[in-house]
Amino acid sequence: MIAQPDPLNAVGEDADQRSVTATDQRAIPEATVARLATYLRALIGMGELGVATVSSESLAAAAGVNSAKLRKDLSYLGSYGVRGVGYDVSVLTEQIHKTLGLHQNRAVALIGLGHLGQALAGYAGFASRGFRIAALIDAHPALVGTRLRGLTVQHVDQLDEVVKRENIAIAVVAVPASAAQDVCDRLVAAGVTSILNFAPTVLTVPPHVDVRKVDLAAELQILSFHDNRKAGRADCLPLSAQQVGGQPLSAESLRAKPIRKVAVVP
Amino acid sequence: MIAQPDPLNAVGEDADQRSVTATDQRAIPEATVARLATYLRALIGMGELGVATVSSESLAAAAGVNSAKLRKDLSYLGSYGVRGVGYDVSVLTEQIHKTLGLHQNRAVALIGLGHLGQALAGYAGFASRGFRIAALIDAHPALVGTRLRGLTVQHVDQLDEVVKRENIAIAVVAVPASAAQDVCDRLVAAGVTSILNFAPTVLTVPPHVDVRKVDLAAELQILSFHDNRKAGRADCLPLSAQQVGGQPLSAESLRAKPIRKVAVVP
DNA sequence: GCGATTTTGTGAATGCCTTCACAAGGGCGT
DNA sequence: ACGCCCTTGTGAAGGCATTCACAAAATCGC
Repeated sequence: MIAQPDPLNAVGEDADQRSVTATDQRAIPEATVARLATYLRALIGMGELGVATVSSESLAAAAGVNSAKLRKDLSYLGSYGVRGVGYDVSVLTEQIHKTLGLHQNRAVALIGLGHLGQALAGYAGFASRGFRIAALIDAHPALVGTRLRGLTVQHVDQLDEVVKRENIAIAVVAVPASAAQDVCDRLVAAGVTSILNFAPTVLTVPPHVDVRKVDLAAELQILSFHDNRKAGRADCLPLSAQQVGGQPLSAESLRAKPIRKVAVVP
Repeated sequence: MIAQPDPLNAVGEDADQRSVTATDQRAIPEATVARLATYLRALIGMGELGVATVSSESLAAAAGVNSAKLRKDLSYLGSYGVRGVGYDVSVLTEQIHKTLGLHQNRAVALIGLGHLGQALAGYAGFASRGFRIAALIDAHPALVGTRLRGLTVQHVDQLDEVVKRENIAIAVVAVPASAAQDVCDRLVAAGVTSILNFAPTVLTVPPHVDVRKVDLAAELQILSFHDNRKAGRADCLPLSAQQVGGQPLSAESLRAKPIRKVAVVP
């Protein structure tokens, strides 16, 4: 298994208001938070199997990490283990659940009901893991008004209204790349503070909004890189001074076709 | 935007054969590889817009990273910039393309054609970014034999044969969690060396195989955590000594219901 | 009771990644 | 031809994250 540190779009500019929280019982590192979800899933599985207590060794194996890391991760939540015994599955499950803020069954909006959007709408994993899809939104007239999974598809123009009515803080964006920034802006304007983006584009948001990106093609490309290396191919050598493009790369061409900067909203 | 270091299933056990490659022109860090895909997309977009040259500053903005990081990342590929000018878009595009091993239009197998699998099958981003879906595989009798996107769906029993015939090194697993490990084992046996896993489960593979995981619910849970913190809720306090489960957590209960370890194939 | 055994929780060490800051390089105007 | 200005490429510093290794805690057997 590969390392997967995945800073696909890691901006890292603002991981600092970490210490100004109500419950500041030692700030939890980003890397740990990302793994808590995995631990939670493993714990729930064990709970269903009737396992009452689990050692860091077993849980780590189930989650695919090493046990020292797991113990350190859990230590950020407090001391929930018993030395010589292990962790109580139900207590730990509950604690991670709370830490992740899942005890309030959060309402989520799903924007974009193309193939991927429809697949996400039907994904049972959301419901079973603490999230309730509370709104389906699309721009396509043929879709608006149809019912899907017990919800009526709303037009994107009603986004603001729907988000406020349902008190939605988290949105999933599954629209084409060309529409993503616009949808994102509307979401932010409506008060959404967390966005999961499936569109292959970089979203620009104000600092109080979190964006996580899932880029399917990028994941494959990362695998491709490692596969390539494993195969030991020698055809990815540097080009040296060998001319590839047309004209010989001068600052003149830079002025002629000015670089279009992607807007960075502050 | 949030940091997203995403070690969802980071094992990190085996990120070491990094230096034993044919083209060992300075090993490229994992974190850099993960960003190259983003740079590539931005570059392709610029190329289509007719931009010929781009500075690290502009490209960094388009990719959502800071410019020092971008320059350091690109420096691992070699020296493709011109001081005082910037990078030639087409040269750099080509170089990243090669580095990621995308010049050979890799064949990919897609296993599992439920909602998500069908969405992935139709995802244009794969084709346009260097991958060709060469096989569709499912276990459901009603699906096997049907045609989808120009391909006939094969039964999972033919997996080995198909993978070998099409010379497939990369597979996308979109089957239910309960079937994922079995499918994974078959893929590995057939010679697949890279797996992109959408099933919410930890896959155990031999060391020469890379697995990357996309866990949709986990992504939402991470967002939920941050959202929770932003909201400053105080209801995720530690439990202290407060009893939650049934009996008072003794080693006796551990022996009574022995912990089921998840098999770790070496 | 008490020592053997198990397993947690955590300081310390190590390594990776990011960020800073600036020297070196290259074109451009005059 | 020369000096100015811009931008790259990269040592060095700093910050996180992972791993190590062990003391502390708790149970169990006798």
